[in-house]
Amino acid sequence: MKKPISILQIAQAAGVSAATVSRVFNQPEKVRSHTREMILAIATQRDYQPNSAASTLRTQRSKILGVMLPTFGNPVFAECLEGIASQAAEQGFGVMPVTSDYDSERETKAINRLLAKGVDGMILVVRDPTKAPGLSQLHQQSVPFVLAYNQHPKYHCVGVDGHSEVVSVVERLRVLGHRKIAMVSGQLSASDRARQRYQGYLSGMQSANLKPLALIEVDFISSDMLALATLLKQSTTKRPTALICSNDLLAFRSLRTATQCGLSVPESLSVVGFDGIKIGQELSPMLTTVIQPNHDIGQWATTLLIQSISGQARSQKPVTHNLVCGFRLGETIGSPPINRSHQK
Amino acid sequence: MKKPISILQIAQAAGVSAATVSRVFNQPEKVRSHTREMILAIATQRDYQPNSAASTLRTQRSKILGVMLPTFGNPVFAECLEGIASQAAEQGFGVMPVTSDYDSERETKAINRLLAKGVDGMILVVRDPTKAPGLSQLHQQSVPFVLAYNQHPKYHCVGVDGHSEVVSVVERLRVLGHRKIAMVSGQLSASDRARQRYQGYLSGMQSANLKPLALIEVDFISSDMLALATLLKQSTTKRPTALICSNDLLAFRSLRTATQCGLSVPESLSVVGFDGIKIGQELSPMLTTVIQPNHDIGQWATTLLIQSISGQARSQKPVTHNLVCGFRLGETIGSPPINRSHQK
DNA sequence: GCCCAAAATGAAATCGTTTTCATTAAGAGT
DNA sequence: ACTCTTAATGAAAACGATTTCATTTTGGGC
Repeated sequence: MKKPISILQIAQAAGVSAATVSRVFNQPEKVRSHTREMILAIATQRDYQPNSAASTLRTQRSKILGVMLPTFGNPVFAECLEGIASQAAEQGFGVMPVTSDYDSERETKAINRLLAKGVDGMILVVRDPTKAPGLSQLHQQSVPFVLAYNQHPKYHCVGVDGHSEVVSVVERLRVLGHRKIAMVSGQLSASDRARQRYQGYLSGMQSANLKPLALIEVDFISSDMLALATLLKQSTTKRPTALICSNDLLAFRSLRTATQCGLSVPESLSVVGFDGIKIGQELSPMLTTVIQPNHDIGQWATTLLIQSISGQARSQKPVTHNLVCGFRLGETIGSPPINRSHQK
Repeated sequence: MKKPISILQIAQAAGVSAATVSRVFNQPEKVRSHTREMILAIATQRDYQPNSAASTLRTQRSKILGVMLPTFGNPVFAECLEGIASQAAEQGFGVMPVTSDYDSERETKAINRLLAKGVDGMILVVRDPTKAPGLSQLHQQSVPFVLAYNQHPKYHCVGVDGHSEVVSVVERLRVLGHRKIAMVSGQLSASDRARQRYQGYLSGMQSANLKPLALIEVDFISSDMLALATLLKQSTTKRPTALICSNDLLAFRSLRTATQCGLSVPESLSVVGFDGIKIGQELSPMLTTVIQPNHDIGQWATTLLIQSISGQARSQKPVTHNLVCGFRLGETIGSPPINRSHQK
């Protein structure tokens, strides 16, 4: 690692003081255009880069945003991170991401690691914003942060309204003729998003005048789809004709389970996902799903965070930003099968 | 952002000098256990965190690794990033990732952004290591870096031997009875990985005494699978009975194209992917594919990089580390269909 | 109790910027 | 040409740790 050039050398070469060189980069309007261009020329010629550590030390701003996500493996978060990174770069910030793997303890540690690295603020996706001890700690130390995909009245949030999105999915299915619509979800205790979507299912069923079926809760980490399989093996009259899955990964697993149970999709069973991960549209049948604007969520969260850092936030009050979802009318939903026993 | 405590306050509170406090954190063996514990107690009690900017400025080490990937959206790189991040965290490093979107120009810019942020070294996945101008620049400035998934004799590399992996895929297909095996790839010019895999295909076909078929090159960005579709619509005698896809995403698209052409997999057509992304095993049919150890690639690259940074590298000579791949015997390959015209 | 080598500690310089405050230069008005 | 206001510049003090070198302590051996 060769030692780079310092501001003094530039100053010397230009016959000015370090202060002036500094101003050229930070408040260019404060230095006469003539000298400015000359300094700039010298700086580019010797490709001078201001030392970020020194700058950080002096200004107490690292221009680095911490990001904590459950995992990069889920395309939802990967896309979100891409939105964050691009928006951050746009504004001269770097991004330092860490993963929590959906584990509360690791969340706390991860937050501390970010803090130790001196980030200016952070974007977080937590397991449960009401329980995460890290959040109130951040709040007390008045470290700016924004929650993504989470909901909490006291903190800045960017996400989607999972509740109403699921309500309209129920409505779509009802219009197709479905009556027995079930929901498949990971453990509700594991995420407030899952709870929100489930609530949406309940409301949706209620306002459609349908009786909600028991939640099919599967262990998200292991691929245990047993509960679903046994349900699907029941007779046509008893099993649901449509499944709303709390996320796309579950939807894929449900599709596979259905196939293994000998049910064809969408003829015998309709399946809807939630997330809209890209790969879903490359498959056959193409997954029908609610498309979350992950990239935009990342961008918004970043913008909000940077505002919050630079104190430009109009209000000190927490802002909640719910972006609208899209809908991919794939190939996994259709009219419910005609009930043979009923037909007889 | 409340102002955190400094080393002096700790020193003062403990009745020692700043130097001693510093030593407690950096060379604990150099301070008497009695004072050390007392200082440690005070430090934890007031939860003191050494200011990283100051430390970086003094030591000229940021303990941050830059990472440049084509995109986070491809699970291959997302998994790799996870490996990098976990290994880095393990050793007290942070990670700063950026994406290049497979664009040479953006690669150069991204590298410069990382440099400006003062990373200690970087892990890179580039489009073409022989052409990337950024690499020689890094080399000249003697910034430590490691290439991942790329191959280059003069630089540190961590990846897989795509060539021999594809050779054995060909062999597997041959054993199943396939003779007409084709390769589907993105533009060869776009990545040395694709070229390596294609070379593997050619060698594999040659040593299996089979005539290689023309490469089916599709535009990776747009979903244009037209070339493949026309090919598959030909008569059984003319079309290939097996496809080796240069990556899993292409394999998914190929599967869909096959379905749309009315071919069932694996009865009428076998398909093999390359990458082993997780979602492939959740689908029906489960994708048969070569599994790259993405997580390990990330970990190795990180370890190598950190060694290189701390000058512990035994040799200055570039190291190339090819990890072995796994194989997922999914549900997309089988014996080739019996040629009806031949049967007659 | 005393001496001495070794271990523990401290004082002060340093890393490279930014920024305040004082100073000097530049224009504008008469 | 001469103020006077305003703009441009510079000198020097932070920012908070690390590290060298000098200094003080410690403790073992006699």
